[in-house]
Amino acid sequence: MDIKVLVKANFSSLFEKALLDEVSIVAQLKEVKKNDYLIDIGQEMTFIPLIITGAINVFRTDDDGDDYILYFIEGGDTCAMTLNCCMKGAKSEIKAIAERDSELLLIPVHKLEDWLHYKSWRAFVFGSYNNRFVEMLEAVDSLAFMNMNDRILKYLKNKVIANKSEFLKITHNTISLELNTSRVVVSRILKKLEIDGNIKLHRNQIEILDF
Amino acid sequence: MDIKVLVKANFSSLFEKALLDEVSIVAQLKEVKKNDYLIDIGQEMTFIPLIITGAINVFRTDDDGDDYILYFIEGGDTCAMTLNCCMKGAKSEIKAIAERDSELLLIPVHKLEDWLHYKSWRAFVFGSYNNRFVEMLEAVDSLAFMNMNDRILKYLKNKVIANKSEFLKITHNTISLELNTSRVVVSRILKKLEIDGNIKLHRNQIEILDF
DNA sequence: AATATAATGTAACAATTGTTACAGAGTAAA
DNA sequence: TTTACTCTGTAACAATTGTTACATTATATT
Repeated sequence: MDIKVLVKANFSSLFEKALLDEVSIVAQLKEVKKNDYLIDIGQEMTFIPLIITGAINVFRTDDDGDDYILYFIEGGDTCAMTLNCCMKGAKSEIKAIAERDSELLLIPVHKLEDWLHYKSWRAFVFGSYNNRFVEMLEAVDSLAFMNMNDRILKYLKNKVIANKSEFLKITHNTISLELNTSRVVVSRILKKLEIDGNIKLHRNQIEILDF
Repeated sequence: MDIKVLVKANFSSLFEKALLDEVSIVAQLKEVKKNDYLIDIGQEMTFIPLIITGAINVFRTDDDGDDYILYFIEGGDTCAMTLNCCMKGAKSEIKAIAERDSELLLIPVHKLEDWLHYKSWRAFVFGSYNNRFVEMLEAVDSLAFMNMNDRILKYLKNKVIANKSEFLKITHNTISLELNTSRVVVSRILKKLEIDGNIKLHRNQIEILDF
C-alpha cells in the first residue's frame, strides 16, 4: 500500500496537514512478524517507530539475560514511540519484540527535533513521553505493591488488550520468562485463578473470563 | 541573592546566553526544608522545578497510601526536572519531597514549549526526560531482579550521593517506608550488612563503609 | 503406530520476606 | 530524676515465592 495513504489513514487525526506530508516523504514502512526483534539493549536507535497495526512488547533485561516486561505499545493507541531515540547516538536501554504481526512506520531520529515547530508534533512527542512514563509507573506499581497472583492477572489482561482477544495463545513458560519468575509458580497461580473463576486453562491457550 | 546571578552561576554551562536571560526574567526562587512536600499525587503541575542545591526524592504511592521511592534528583546533576508537567492540566503521578534543605528555580510550565526554539533548551528537556527514564528503569531493575539485601544496599548508596555524606541520619523505620517493606525486615538485613562489613550501625545513623 | 518433544499438574521442600511480640537502650520531656 | 517515647534487636512463626523432581497429557515427528 502507498505510504501516503497509510499515513493519512492513521495519523490525520493527530498531525496537521503539512506534517502529514512530511511524514509521508520520509517514513519507511516496516512489517514485522510475531516475536521479531525491533531493537535490543545496547543497540543504537536510528528510527522513531510509529505503530500502525499490531502490538510491540518492551522488555528490560538484566546482566544474566533475565527479562521483565515493562509495557506494550499498540496501534489503536496510535501515540506510540519507544523512548531514548531522542539522544543522538544513545544506546537503547530496552529491548522491543513484536507481540504479533505488526506494521510500523520508521522515521529518522533527527526528525524528532526538526519537526518540533509543528504544534501537533510537539503534542505527539510529549504525549508519548508521558504515556511511556505512566506505563513505567504501572510496572513499578505491580512490582512494589502487588503479589504474584494479581500481577499475573494484570499481565493477562494487558495481553487481552494487546491481542484484542480473550483467548491468549501463550504457554506458562513464556509468562514466567516475561515476569521473571518460574514456570511452576505460574502454573500454580494460573490453576488458582482458574479455580477462582478468573480464567480457563487449555493447552497453549488461556481464556480470560472476567474481563 | 539575585536570581540573575543564581541562574548564571548554575546554568551558564547548559543554556545559551539568550535563554539564560529569559530564565532570569521568569524564574522564581523557592527554598524548601528537609521533608517539605513539593508536589503530591493528583496535584496539578504549574511549574518546572530546576534544582540549584540539595536533593529531591520522588515517590510513587498506592491506594493504601504505601510509598515506594523511585529516584532522587539533585543540583549537582543539574539536569533535573519532574516529568508530567508538559501536559497542560495534567495531574501529577508522583509525589516529591525534599531529602534535605534545597533551593530550586520555578519556571512556569508553558515555557517548556515556548523555549523549544533554543537548541540548549531542547537538549536540556530531552536529556532530562532521558535521565528520568533511565532512573525509572533502575527502579524496575531493583524490584524485578534484586533481593532485599541488595536493594537496601543500593538504596543506602543512593542516599550517600543525595546527601554527599557517608553518615546517613536515617532510621530503620524510614527505610522500610520508602522501600515498602517492614521495619523488622530492614533491621534484620541492616544487621547482616553490618556483620558483612558493608555498613556500621548507630542510633539514628548509618555509616556506609564500602563506597 | 511408535517415539520424541513440549506443555502442564502437582507434591515436597527450601529460601525469602512479612508479622507479631516483646525486651532493652537511648533520648526527650515533665 | 522520673516518666514517656522512639529506636533498635531479636525470637518465633506465617505467608509467599522459588526449586527440584517426576508424572501425565497433548502434539509433532519419524
